[in-house]
Amino acid sequence: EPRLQQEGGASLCGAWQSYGQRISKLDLTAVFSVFCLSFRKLSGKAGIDEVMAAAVLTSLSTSPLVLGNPPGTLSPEPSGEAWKEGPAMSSSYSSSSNNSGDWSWDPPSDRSTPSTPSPPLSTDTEATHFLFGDPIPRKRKNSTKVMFKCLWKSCGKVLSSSSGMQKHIRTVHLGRKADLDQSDGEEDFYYTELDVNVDSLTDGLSSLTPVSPTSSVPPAFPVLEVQRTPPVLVKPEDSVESPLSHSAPTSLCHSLLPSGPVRPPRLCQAEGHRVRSGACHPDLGSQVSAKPRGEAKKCRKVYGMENRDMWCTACRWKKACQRFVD
DNA sequence: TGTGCCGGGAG
DNA sequence: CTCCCGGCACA
Repeated sequence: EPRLQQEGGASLCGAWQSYGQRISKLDLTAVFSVFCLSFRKLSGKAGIDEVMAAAVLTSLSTSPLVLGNPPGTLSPEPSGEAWKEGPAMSSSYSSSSNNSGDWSWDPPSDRSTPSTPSPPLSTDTEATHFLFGDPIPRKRKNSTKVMFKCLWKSCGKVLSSSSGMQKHIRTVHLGRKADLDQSDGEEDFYYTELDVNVDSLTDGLSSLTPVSPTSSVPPAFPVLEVQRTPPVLVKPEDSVESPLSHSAPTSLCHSLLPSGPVRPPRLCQAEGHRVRSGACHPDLGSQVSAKPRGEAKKCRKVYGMENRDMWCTACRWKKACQRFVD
């Protein structure tokens, strides 16, 4: 049903935007909002586009945070390779590599220069609108009203507009002047979007509603609260946070193309991870005794395959070399 | 893609 | 035991 999907799309837009509104110009949520727009166009048509949209939806909905169970009604099948690695990814997922180059979008290398919108987004006016202030000016189909709830610890203020919420956060929590120009582009606005009508709660997609505020959205909060940072901008990844919290939704683990093929967001393993350093798992201290495998040349390399009889027996048996120990 | 070697199997 | 190899981690 196209209509259902469209609503699902809207709901997903909301879901993603609520992942802690990090208003940074290159933020992924912003990118996603662009995607939402194109998705809406897509889902307006019939046939393959709908299937595409369904697949896309499914991909998005299986984002690590959002959900426990992907909606079974939307089959991921058409996009084929997107979920090839589905079952396996739960046990071992090396987060650092993109296995098929074409879709990874450039990491925000120029976060420090927020003055100009980045090229891929520059044409979409609505996207820029989102970037600089109002996350959801778009009209919603049904009768749900959108409210914005502040996620700062022990605040929970609910306002009806995102700009109001941003102002609230800026003044109350960040200690800024209300009328000051906000455009240093690196503020962290943690608030969530609430759909105040139960309308959409009944359909399955409601399970996609983001995560309870306390669980994951503002990972760096306690820190911010404690060290009482002055108006200096503190990005979550800059602060001293627990390693696990690094798998937070807005960290570098997701990526989406604004207009290209949509892949499932990259996952960060929160559990069952292998002990390997990766983008999402800094290093769990020093309890991991990762043996780096010393760089000494062993029999095989020294004598070569052709002189195998010169190898030490261990090397011949493919065991740890005894002649050239580390 | 090559190297080092663990785990396990055959005899 | 000795001898060998599949397969994985890593560079």
